[in-house]
Amino acid sequence: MRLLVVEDEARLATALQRGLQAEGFVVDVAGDGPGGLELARHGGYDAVILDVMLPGLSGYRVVRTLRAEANWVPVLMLSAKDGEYDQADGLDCGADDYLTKPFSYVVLLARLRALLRRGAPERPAVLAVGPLRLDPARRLVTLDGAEVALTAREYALLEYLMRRPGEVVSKTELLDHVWDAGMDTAPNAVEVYVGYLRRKIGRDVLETVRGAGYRLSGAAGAAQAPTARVPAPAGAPADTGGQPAATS
Amino acid sequence: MRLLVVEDEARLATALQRGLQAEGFVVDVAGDGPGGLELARHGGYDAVILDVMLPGLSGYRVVRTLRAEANWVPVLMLSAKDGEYDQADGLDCGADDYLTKPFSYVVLLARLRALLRRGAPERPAVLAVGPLRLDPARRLVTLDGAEVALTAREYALLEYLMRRPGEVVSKTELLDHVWDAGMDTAPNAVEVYVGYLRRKIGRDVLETVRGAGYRLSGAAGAAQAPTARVPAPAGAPADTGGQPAATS
DNA sequence: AGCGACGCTGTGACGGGGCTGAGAATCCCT
DNA sequence: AGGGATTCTCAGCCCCGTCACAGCGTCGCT
Repeated sequence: MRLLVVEDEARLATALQRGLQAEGFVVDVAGDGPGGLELARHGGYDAVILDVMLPGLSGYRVVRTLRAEANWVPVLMLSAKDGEYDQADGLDCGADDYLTKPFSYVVLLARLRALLRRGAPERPAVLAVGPLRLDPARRLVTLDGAEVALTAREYALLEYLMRRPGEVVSKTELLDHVWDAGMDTAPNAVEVYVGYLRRKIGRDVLETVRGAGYRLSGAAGAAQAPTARVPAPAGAPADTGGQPAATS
Repeated sequence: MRLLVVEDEARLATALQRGLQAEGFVVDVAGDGPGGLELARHGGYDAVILDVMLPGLSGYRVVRTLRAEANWVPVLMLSAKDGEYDQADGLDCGADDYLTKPFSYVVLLARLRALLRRGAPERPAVLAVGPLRLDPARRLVTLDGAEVALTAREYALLEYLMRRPGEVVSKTELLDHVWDAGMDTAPNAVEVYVGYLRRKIGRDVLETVRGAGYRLSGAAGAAQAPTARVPAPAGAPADTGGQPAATS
C-alpha cells in the first residue's frame, strides 16, 4: 500500500512517515501544495493524507483539483481548524475523511484502514463477442464502438445469446428463457426477433444452425478470441468510437 | 437515497429522521440492535447511521455481523465514547466513519455525503452531467449556470440519476431508493416526476428506455474534462415552462 | 432435379408502456 | 386556521413494441 503525506510541518511529516512505514506502508512525503498535487496526480497512491494549511496551495484546492481531474484517490484531510463548517467544507470539497489536529495516531490508523477498505469499487464485467459489447449495468450495446438501440425483447435475446458464445441455442430454450415461460409463444417469434437483431448488429455474427437453433460467434471481422470477459474501464472515458448514438 | 437510523434514544432518533427527511433522504428508524440488524440486512439501504449503545445487540456487533455476511453497506457509527480506542475499535469492526456524541448536525450531514460518495464508482463532490450541475452540499442544481428550483422529491430523483450517469435505472429501483419503501407507490409516480423534471431541466437530458427505465445521457462526456466544456448548440430555448415553481 | 421442411420477412392488429392534465389528500409555513 | 406548495392517484390518450399470419426463399435429402 502506497501512501502520500502532504504536510509542511517537517516534524509531523517525518513522524507520520516513520509510523506509517512501521505499519508496512510505503510512504512518500510532499512539503507544499503544488508538490503534493503533482505527486498525487501521477504517483498512483492508494490514499493521500493531506494537510489543509499548506504553502502554495491549500489542501482544499488540492483535493478539489484532483476531483475535477477525475482522480478519486481516497483523501484523509488533516486540519488544525475544528469548526464544524471547516470540517464540512473539507468533506464537501471531495475529501473522504477529516481529522482535526491534534489527533490520535491510533485513530488516524483506524480511519486510514477504513478508507483503504473501501478502495476501488469494482464494476461488473462487460460481455464481449466479436465486435459486440454488452454492458448489463448500463444496458448498453455497442457494435464496433457505436451504440446500438435495442428494444427490450431484442436486448434480452442478445444478452442470453452473448452469455453462451459459440454455443448453439435452440428456439425452445430461447422461448423458455427470453420469453415468458407461461405464454406459449409461436417459435416464429424467435425467428422474427433474430431478424430484427441481424438488421441492427449485422448478419454475420448471429449464425443459423438449421434444425438446431442459433449460435453467436465472433468469427466476423477482426476478432481473435470468440469470447472474453473484459473489465469495464474504471475511470477512463468510454470509447465512443464515433457519434454517440444512432437512433433509427 | 434510503437511510437507516439505528438509535434507541427516541428523541434523537426522531430529530435525525426529521432532519434527514428534510434533506430529501428516505429514512427508516430502528430502536434496538436486533431490529436494526434485520432491517439493514434486507432493507437495501444506501447508508446506515448506527448508535453503539443499543438494547439487545451493540452497534459493534451489528456492524461486525453485517460485514461477516458480506454486506458492505456504508456505516456511520455514533457513540458517546470519545476514547481513541473506542473509535479505532468501531472502525476496525467494519464501520466507515465514527462520530462522537454530542455531534454537530452539519458535520453529520457532510460525513454522510462523503460516505455516500465513496460507494459510487466516481466520487465528485459536485455531480455534473451534460449541462447539469448538482451540488449535494448546497442542495443546488444549475442548468447551464442558471439555478433550477426543485422540490424535495424532484431533487432526490435527479440526484439518484446523476449518481449513475449513462446507466439505465429501472422504475422499481427508483421506487426503492427515492421513494419510501414501506408505501407501495404506483410506478406511475415515477413517470409523473420524470415529467416534472423534464419540464425543468429540458427534455433531452433525461432519456426514456422503454421497457427498462430511464437514463441520464452523459452524451457530452460524463466526467472527464476538468473545465473546458463546449457551449451547447442552444438550438431550442429551454422551455422551463409553468410547473409549481417555488422557492423558500 | 424435385420435393418437403425449415427459416426469413413484410404487413398489420393488438396490447400495454409511458406521458399528461386534473384533482384529491397531505404537509408546511405563515 | 387558512392558503399555498407538494405529493401522488386516476383516467385518458398516444404511440411503440410485440407477435401472428402468410407468402416466399433456401436448404437438404432422395
